[in-house]
Amino acid sequence: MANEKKIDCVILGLLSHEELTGYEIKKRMDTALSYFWNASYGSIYPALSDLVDRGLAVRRDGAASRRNKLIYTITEDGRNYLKNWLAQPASKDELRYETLLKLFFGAEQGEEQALSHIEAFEAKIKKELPYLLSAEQILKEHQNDADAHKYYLLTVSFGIKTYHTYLEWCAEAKQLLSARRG
Amino acid sequence: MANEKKIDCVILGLLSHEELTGYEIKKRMDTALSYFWNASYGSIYPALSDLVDRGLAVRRDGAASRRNKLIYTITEDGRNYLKNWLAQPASKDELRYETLLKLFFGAEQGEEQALSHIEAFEAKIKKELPYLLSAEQILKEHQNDADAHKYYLLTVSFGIKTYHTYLEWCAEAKQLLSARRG
DNA sequence: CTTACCATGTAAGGCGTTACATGATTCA
DNA sequence: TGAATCATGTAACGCCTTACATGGTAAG
Repeated sequence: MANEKKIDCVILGLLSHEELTGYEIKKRMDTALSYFWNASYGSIYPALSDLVDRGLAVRRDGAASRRNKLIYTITEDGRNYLKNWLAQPASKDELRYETLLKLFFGAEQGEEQALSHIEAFEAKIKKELPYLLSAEQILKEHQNDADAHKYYLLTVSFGIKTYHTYLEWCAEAKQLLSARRG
Repeated sequence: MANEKKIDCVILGLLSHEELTGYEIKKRMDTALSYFWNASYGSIYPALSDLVDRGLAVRRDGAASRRNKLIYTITEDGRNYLKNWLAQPASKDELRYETLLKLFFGAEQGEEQALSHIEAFEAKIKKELPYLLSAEQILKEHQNDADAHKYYLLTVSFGIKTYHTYLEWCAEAKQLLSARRG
């Protein structure tokens, strides 16, 4: 009761908006959720079967074509399960940045390498930021279409704000390291 | 060769500064590294034995007392292994915030609950921030004592900057949700 | 004398990824 | 006709946490 598996909750959360296939669930994760949550097919498909076994979702055949397509819908029990999980306080917010780890041990490697870790990090952020910005744009335009958009926007804003801060930090860090050289 | 286990690298990184016991390694993680990296005894102790088996660290008995105390020192092979890992680009920076996940599905729960998730997150950040600030203070005072301090300071600054941004976001998010009420 | 901290370790199990395996459909 | 994308699933394995199990030492 107390220890809901996160993967179940994420899937039910997505199904609470719309019925989806496993493939579509993966796509949602790779776009809307990827900033703060990820999952692979190897965890999604088994979780879906499990949700059906437990009566939290139902599976039906999307047999419009010969193509093998299974559509999942949340049940009332599923909705209750989700609501119960949402009512509990968030248990774990964790950040695991290998970049910071390598930087922490920078004395062992020297400034050149430390700089290149920062630059790689900066490049990655600069590459991802436009996706968040365009999501924000779209969400702001369709702000009143659905209540869910408001919450989606909140998480996107979180990402944009922190990414901007990351870039500021990169600039400062590079300066601090470069200043000591030569 | 390519896939170094992170736990090994973190331990070797800590041992590259000073010789330590498993218990002390855990303490370092819980303080200096906890913002971006964590590990439990259940992974630290087996990893230490493994490092010794592979000749990357040596264990000796800190037999000053009857107390059971094992001190680990990095070897030259260990240093090379660490350097090799540090030379490779960081492979994964990941953020997994359950708070954002619950917020994303906020439409299912309503504004009251969404607000309380934000408030809990805000409280947690406000509680942790002073530790980072005091670490920054100490590091700035001892800036020239050791080269390693500079890199430690860099990671602490990262934490402080992002935490400030989180708090800004909390204020905005609360406003956005509260404004719609009543 | 008891609480808190120092100190080490194991066993079971959870959670997840990667790689593999298969095949349909669509579009250029 | 070949590439990209849609679509589902399994098996092996990696990595880690939690809970357990044990005991020493210091300070009030």
